[in-house]
Amino acid sequence: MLKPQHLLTLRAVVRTGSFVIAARDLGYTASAISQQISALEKETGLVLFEREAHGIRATAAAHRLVDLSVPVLAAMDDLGHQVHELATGATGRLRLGSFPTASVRLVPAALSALTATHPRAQIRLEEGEPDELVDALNDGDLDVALVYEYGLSPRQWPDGMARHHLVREDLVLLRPRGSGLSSRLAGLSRTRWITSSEGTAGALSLTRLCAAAGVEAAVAFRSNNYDVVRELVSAGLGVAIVPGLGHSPGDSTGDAVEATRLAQRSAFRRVMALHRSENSNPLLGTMIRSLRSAVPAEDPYVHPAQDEQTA
Amino acid sequence: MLKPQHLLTLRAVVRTGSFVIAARDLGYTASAISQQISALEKETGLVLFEREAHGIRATAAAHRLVDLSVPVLAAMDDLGHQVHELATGATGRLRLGSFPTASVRLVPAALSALTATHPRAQIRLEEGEPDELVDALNDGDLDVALVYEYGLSPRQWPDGMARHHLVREDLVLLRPRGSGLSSRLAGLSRTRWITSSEGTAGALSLTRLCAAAGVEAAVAFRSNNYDVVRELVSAGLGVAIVPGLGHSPGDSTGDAVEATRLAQRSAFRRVMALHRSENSNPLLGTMIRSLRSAVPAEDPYVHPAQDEQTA
DNA sequence: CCGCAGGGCAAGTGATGCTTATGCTGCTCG
DNA sequence: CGAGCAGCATAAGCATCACTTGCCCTGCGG
Repeated sequence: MLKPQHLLTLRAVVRTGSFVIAARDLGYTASAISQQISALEKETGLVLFEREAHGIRATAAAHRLVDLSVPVLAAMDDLGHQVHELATGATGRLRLGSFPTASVRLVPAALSALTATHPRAQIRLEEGEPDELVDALNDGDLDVALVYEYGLSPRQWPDGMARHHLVREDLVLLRPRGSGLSSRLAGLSRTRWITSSEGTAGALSLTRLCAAAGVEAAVAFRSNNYDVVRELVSAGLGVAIVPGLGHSPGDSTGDAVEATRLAQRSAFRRVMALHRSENSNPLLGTMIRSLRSAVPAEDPYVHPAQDEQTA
Repeated sequence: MLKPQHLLTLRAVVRTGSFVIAARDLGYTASAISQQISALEKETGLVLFEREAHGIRATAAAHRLVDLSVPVLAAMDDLGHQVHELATGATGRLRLGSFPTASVRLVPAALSALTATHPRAQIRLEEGEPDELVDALNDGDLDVALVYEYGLSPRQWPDGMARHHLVREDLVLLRPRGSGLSSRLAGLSRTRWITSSEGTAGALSLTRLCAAAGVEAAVAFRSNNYDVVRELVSAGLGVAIVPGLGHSPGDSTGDAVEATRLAQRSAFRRVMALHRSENSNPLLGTMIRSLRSAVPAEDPYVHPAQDEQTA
C-alpha cells in the first residue's frame, strides 16, 4: 500500500529539486527523505531520481507520479477537512424530537443559537409526546428528545438514557380575569376545568392536585395545545392548570387571563433533554447547550435548571 | 495523517457489522481490527462504533466516513494501477532516435513488436544522423538512439552511454547487373562512384577501402538515401558500397543490381542502440528487445548481434 | 589540494502495529 | 437459572518501521 506521506515527500523533492531542501521544508532530516524516496522507488518499481554527484535529477517517471498523486492527495486533504467538520459538528445531522410546547417555546431559540455557531449543521425536528419520542430514541430514529415529567407523576426513563434537565416550570392556575373565582384549588369545586387529553401526565396531575385539595375536577374541555387552553380560559369557559412554558408573560391572552402560581411543593413540571447515552453525535452537546441557552430567563414561572446531568 | 489501511478496515467492519468477520476477511486478527478502529477513532475524533454486549453498531459517523473515504480509496486504487502500468512500461513514453536506414529497415518491425506487448505505450520517433542523436541523448531529448559505426572509422561514444549492439552488416559492393565491372575494388579504378555525403562515415569508409586497394574513388553522385543509391546503380550510373541494411534481398532493384560482399576484414558496419546509462525508462529494455527482434534473420549481409551490452 | 555540499549507507532507537493471551459482558441453550 | 460462548477490549510481547545520528563517498570550487 502506497503511503500518502511518501507522495507528499516526493512532491516536495520534485518541487525543490533537492533532498536537503525538501527535508528542511518538511521538518525531516535529509536521510529520512532519502530513505522515503528509496522506499517509494522500491514500492513502485520506478526509478524516480537519477543520483548525480551534486544533487539529483527528477526522472520523467517522478514527474508523472507527482501528477498521478494529485487526485489522491487532494482526496486525502478533502477527507481530512470533512472529518474535522464531522468531528466538531460543523457539519453533520441531528434529529431532535420535541413535544409541542417545547417546539414553540424552546426549540426556535435553540436552533437559532445552534446555527449561529454551526451554520452547516442539519437539524431535523420531529414532534411527539414523550412516550413516542422515547420509543424513537430507542429505535435510533432520534438523537435527542425533549420530554417532560410532572412532579406529581414522575416517569421512569429507560435504561441507557442520559437526561439533561433544562427547565423547572411552576404549574400555574389560569382563571378568566375578573371571574371572581378562587385562586386556591379548594375553592374551585364547582368550576369547569380545561385540561389536556385523558391519560396524559398533565391531566393526571390535575386530578391528583384536586384530589389532594379535596375537590373533584370537572373537566369540560380538553386540548393538548396550551394556546387553545388559554384562549378557552380567556373566553371564560373554565379554569386550567398549565406549566410555566404554557403561559408566559407577553402571551396574547395575557390581559384576559389571571395567572397564579400553585403553592404545592410538587406543583411543577420538568423539561429535560433525553438521549441514548451511547449516542456520540458530536452535535449532541452543542444542541443541549443551545437548548439551555434558549430557556427564557425573565419568565417568573420558568426556572432554568442547573447544569445537572443524570445518566 | 489518516492511514488508507484504516479506511479499508473501517469499510470492511461497517459492511460486515463485526470485527471478527472483518478480521477474517482482511486476514487480520480481531484484536488488530479493534486496535485499528480505536486508532481511527482517536485520530478522527469520531466515535465510529457503539460497543454493545454482543457486537457493535456502526455510528452514523462511521457510515459517513465510509462514504467520505470512497473517493480517497478510489484514487489510491487508481494510482496503484497507473503506477503498475508505468513500472511495467505498459503506458509511458519513449523517445527513439534513428538514422534513416534504420528507420526504414528496423524501426517499423520493432514498433509493431513493441505495441503488441505494450499497446498503450507512446513512442515518438526522431530522425537524425548519429552525431545529432547523441547530442539529443545527452540533452535528455531522447531516451534511446539507433546509431552506426563503420569498422573503418570507429567512433568514440560519450561517457555514461550504454551501448547495445544490434546488427553487424557486411559492406556490399553494388554494380549494375551485366556491366562487366570487376567485383574487386582494385579493378574499379575508372568507375564512377556513388556514395553518401562528404564527411559521413560511409563516405570516409569508401575512401579508406579504395585507398587500401590502391585505387582512388571518383565520386560522381552523393545521396544519404540508400534507396536512391541503389536506383542510381541500377540505372548504370556507377557503383556503390552500401551496408547490408541498405541492400536487402527483395529490394525492388534486386534484378538490376549485382551485389557482392566485400571480403575485407573491417568491411562492416555496426548498428547499435545507445542510451544514457542512468536512464531508467522502463520501456528501454522492451524497446531494445523489440529492436533485436526486428533484425532480419534471412538476410545474407545482415548478422544479428549477440546479446552483448557495453556500458 | 583541501573544504564543503549533497546524497548514500549503517547503526541505534523509539514508535508502530501486529500477535497471543486474558478479561469482561450479556446472550443462549440445556 | 447457570454454564458455555460469542464478541470486543486490553495487556504484554515482539517484529518491523521509520526517523535520527554519524560516517562515507563523490565532485565541485576556492
